Amino acid sequence: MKTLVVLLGPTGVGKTELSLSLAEMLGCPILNCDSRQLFADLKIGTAAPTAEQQQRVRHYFVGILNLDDYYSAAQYEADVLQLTEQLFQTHDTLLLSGGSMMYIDAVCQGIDDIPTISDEVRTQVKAMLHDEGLPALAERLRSLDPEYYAIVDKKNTRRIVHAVEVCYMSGQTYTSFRIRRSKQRPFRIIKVGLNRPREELFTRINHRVDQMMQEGLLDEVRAHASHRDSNALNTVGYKELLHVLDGEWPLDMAVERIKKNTRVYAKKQLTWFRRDESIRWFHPDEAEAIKEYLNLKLHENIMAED
RNA sequence: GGUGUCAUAGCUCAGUUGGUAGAGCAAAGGACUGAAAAUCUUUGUGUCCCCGGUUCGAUUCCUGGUGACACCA
Repeated sequence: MKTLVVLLGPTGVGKTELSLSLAEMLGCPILNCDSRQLFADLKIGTAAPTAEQQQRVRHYFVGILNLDDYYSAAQYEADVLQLTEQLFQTHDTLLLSGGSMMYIDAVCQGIDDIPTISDEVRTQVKAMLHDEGLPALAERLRSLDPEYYAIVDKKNTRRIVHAVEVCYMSGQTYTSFRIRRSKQRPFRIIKVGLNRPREELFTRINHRVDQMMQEGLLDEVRAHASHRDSNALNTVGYKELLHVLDGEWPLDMAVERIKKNTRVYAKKQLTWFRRDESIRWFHPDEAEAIKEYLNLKLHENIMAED
C-alpha cells in the first residue's frame, strides 16, 4: 500500500523548510499544494520554494502556470492523481505540502464532478450580474434551482454566480451535481499539521512580509501589473501593492494591510483545518517527533500488509 | 512655578441634562465542493485614572491627588 503524507498548516508556519527535511528522510519528491505557488510569476509574494531548495528536493506543481491560465481545485485533483499514479511506481511514499485547504481536500476526498463553464456562459452570467445586480441574479437562481437557493448565502456573489452558471451550462440544477461523497483513493493518507502559538505565528508573518518587501515584492507586482484582472493577482500582497502603484495608498499602509490580510488568511486556514480530525498536529520545531510519528505510521502500514 | 485642557475598550475617540456606556479600527469565531491567498458572515471587548465629598444613586457635579498635553513664566 502506497502512502501520501500531507504536510499542512497556516501560511508562514514553516512548512517549506520542514518539507525539505521530511522529503529527504522519505527519499521522495514534494508535491506543492499551494494554489498561488503554482504561478510562475508570483515567486516573492508567495514565498515559493527557491531554486536552491528545488535543487535539494525535486518539486512538482511549482511555477507551472501563467498568470492568465485558468485552473481549479478539480483540475489540481486530476493532475495530482495522475502524477501520484506515476510516481508511486518508483516510490512507496510521497509528500504533499501546502496550505490551500480546498486543494488538499480535493486530493484527499475528491470534489464533485461539475461541468466546466464555457467562456460564453461565464460572460453571459457576468453581464447579468452587472446589468441586473445580485438580488436579481439570486431570483434567477430561485427558479433555476430552488433547493440550492434555499441554502445558499444570498450575499455571496461567487456562490450565486457559480450556481447560475452551472444551471445554464448543464440545463440541470446545481444541486444535482452536489453529491458531496468522498472518493476512495488507491493510497493511504497521513495528515501532519503544523501550528504555533498565535503570537509566534503572527510575528513570523510580519517579519516575512518585511522580508518580501526587501526582496523586491513591489517590483514583482509592477512587472505583472498588466495582468491585474487575473485571478492570480487577486492575492494577498499583490492586490494591496496594486493600490500603491495606482497612487491610491501610501506604501507603509499597504505593507500593514498585507500583514493584516496574511494574518486573517492564516486564521481562515486554521478554521478550515480545525474541523478535520484526521490531522495530527505538531509544532514545526518538533522535527524529530514528526519523523518518529511518520516512521511509526509507515511501519504500521507495512505490518498491516503482512 | 502659574494658568488652562484632557484622562472612557488593545488603539483613536464619542457619550451619559446624575440611573454603571458605544462607534471606527485592531481582535476573536464561523461558513465554504470546478476562481479558494477567492468569496461571504457573526461577536464582544470596560475598576469610565485614584482618594474623598454631595446624592437614594457619581463614569457624569465638587475638593484634593496623579499623569499627559498646550500656553505663560
